[in-house]
Amino acid sequence: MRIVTWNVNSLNVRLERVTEWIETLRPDVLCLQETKLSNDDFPHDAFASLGYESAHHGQGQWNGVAIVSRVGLDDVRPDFADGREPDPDARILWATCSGVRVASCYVPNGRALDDDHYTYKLDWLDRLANDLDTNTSPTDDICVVGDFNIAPDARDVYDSDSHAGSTHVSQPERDRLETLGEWGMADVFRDHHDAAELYSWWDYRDGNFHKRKGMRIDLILGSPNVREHTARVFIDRNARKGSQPSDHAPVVADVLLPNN
DNA sequence: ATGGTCGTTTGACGA
Repeated sequence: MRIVTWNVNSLNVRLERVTEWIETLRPDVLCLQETKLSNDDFPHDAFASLGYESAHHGQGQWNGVAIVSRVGLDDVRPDFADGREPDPDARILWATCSGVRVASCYVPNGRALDDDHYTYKLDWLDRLANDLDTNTSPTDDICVVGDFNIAPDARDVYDSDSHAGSTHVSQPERDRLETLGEWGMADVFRDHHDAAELYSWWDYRDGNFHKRKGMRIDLILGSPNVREHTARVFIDRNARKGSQPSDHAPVVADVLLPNN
């Protein structure tokens, strides 16, 4: 199963690039973030014509997450199921695809360490961990993927010094990733690549992509059995090139489970 | 040192 996460930064603007990319890379499961669409406006037909089912959890204007699959799309569920109030933002969508429980996540940015949005980010990550613990087991086949807005370690940012005191690198949010790891969900990219400066996001401003100034904040977290059967993981930098790219590149994992 | 570019939108704001 080829599973992909891609923050498309407006599916309206990006639809043609996304469908062309699908035809080239032929993912089995494509998780999208920042569709910036209402559910009524989601282009299910465009994906159906390529042979894919799709589910979307959107609110229009901001946020919005989707799962596009050609290997089944069952038990679709938006938001957290943790007994608390609904998340006011459309940031997480679950589905089961060929026996794998998949979550497409758009973790809050946080904005600044002294901003209320940062508190929301940490709480959101706690809710994700609680949702996993309540509704799944580490022995399940699980992929929690998306734009985490967290660079896991120093290799994942272009200039650690300039990021000091900022979101994306702070210890409390990295601790949340660590907690997910202790539960069983770990970054499959680091199972296959040790190198620094392999990024998935580059600011549009100041030619940062061409200067290779980015961050690796788009992650595929796999449960132990998924990690064991992941053959390769790569970031498709080419998708960041050309006209009207998203500021994020897709991250691709090939998970070769015995039964799918 | 500062600000730079996009996408939502037509005035700022979020990233």
